[in-house]
Amino acid sequence: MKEISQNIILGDCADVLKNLEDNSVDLIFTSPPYADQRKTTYGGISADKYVEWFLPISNELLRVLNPKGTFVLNIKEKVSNGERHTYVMEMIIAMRKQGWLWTEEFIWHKKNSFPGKWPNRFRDSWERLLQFNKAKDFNMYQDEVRVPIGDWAKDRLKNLSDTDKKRDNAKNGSGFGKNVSNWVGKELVYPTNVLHLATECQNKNHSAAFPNELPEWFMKLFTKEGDRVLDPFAGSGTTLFVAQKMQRHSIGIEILPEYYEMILKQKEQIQSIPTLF
Amino acid sequence: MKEISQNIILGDCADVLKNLEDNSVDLIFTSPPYADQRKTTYGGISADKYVEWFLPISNELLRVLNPKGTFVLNIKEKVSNGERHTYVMEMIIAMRKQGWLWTEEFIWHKKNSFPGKWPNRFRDSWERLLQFNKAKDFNMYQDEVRVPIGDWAKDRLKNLSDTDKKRDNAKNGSGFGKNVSNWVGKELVYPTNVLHLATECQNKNHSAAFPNELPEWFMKLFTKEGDRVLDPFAGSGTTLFVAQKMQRHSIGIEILPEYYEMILKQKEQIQSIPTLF
DNA sequence: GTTCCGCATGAATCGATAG
DNA sequence: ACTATCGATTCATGCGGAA
Repeated sequence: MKEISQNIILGDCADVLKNLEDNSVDLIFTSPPYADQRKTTYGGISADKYVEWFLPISNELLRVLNPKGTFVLNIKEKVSNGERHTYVMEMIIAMRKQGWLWTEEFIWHKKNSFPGKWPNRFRDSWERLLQFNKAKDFNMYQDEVRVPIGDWAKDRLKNLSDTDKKRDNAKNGSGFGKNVSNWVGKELVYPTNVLHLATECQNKNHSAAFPNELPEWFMKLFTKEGDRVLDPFAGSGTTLFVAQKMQRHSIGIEILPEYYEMILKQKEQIQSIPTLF
Repeated sequence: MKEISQNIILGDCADVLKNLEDNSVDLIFTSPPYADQRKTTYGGISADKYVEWFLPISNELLRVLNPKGTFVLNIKEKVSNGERHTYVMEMIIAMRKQGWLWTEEFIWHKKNSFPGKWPNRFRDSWERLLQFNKAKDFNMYQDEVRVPIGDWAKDRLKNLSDTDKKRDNAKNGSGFGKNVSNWVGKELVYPTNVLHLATECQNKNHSAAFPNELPEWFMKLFTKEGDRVLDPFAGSGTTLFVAQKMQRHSIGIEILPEYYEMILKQKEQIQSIPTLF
């Protein structure tokens, strides 16, 4: 088994990031503290000052990211005064001015979203996963996240209709054999930019937890084994433990001692189980 | 049967809207031409000038909307130079400065998104449904869109995608109602802000940008019978015909004579079938 | 009447080629 | 260098007709 490093650093990422080398990270996956949320834990960045607070950090992230790397930001604006706040929109615009490319926005559909009822809105069951890059030719390993084809195929492609073969061939001409083989026994297809995952929060102490599947999916998609993953708002450490499991080096930064200790503790527990290594 | 008015006006909504009275509309549901799309039909508004083009229109919409009414805008930014363009973000920010409240963003998950494969992105299978209001105490009839327990869209979609069932019902125009009867006995719950619907591919002659279910859902949610619905970019007229079916008055504006004529023609056809009224 | 199969095609996007 | 056009890619669905 290869040696996979896992660094956990206590401190404010705005400071800590300055110690990291340029272009040294292949994927940044993080879920920063939401505005006005988690006041008891992170001290609650106010919605109106969110962009101002985040930009110096994103600037450092831009520096430490490998030119072929990707930054995935899990975020959702809160409701403020009956409206969705615009700080996420403003952040995207401001980050582009910093030099980031806003490549894509994935949707995380939370199947079991937070319960509740309000007179003027329904339950919020989705979050944004904003993909930023430094350059247009970033690494993307699409085959690693293919999914089973939809149920429609079972009925429709039962006897593999010759139609699709013909249509593919008509436009192509040269690649006869290949196109046919694409469809014969096809069971895996590429996913879309909508992810359906349940919110299964293992660490109930941490309010902003996301399921393991979320960082796992993006690590498969944007990194390979031995790459380096960074989470500047490590929280309960989900990103780091997923990285470990997937043989990616990881760096986590966490400002709160409680969470920092919690991550260290869980790390020890995992290491004490030999089968996990 | 009550008398339901349906006005279809040929012209540029930037002009035509000026003839409408203040506060005279209860719901605006529309899907404006997307940037650089449909160049052959619409003029093809460029992405960089989209906001500038839209703001005078949204300003008129603000004027004609009832203070308790809602404006639902179906839109999605295109990829430009390998990035998602920011005009939608900019539009939201600019519309708030006009006086709009950005109350919510619903997600329309399009199950059958456009096919294709690219080295740097997956297929885009969602669109935004931006909810804007004039005031915080807008009308919302949440009970009208309650759905059986579980993922409402899944159940609903299952029924809808059963083509044969639907086809039988489609002839009398009440296909949806019959499916609902299957749900009797199940417990009803409120939906979330994620909608799962497939795009109806074809109406033989022309394609509709969105399925009937989309305006139908928002009409149920934000209007009652006898209310007035406006679609300033009527296109193939989906919003108008749904309004008619649901006993809402409607006003449609369409700039292209071809579409205008098409709507008039379809209107006649519908009126010639007595069972639909 | 059901169920099954053939066929068409969609608010797309990239990269190469041409002016 | 910068812009316009064109071919290639690919999944889910509706409709029509056949078994």
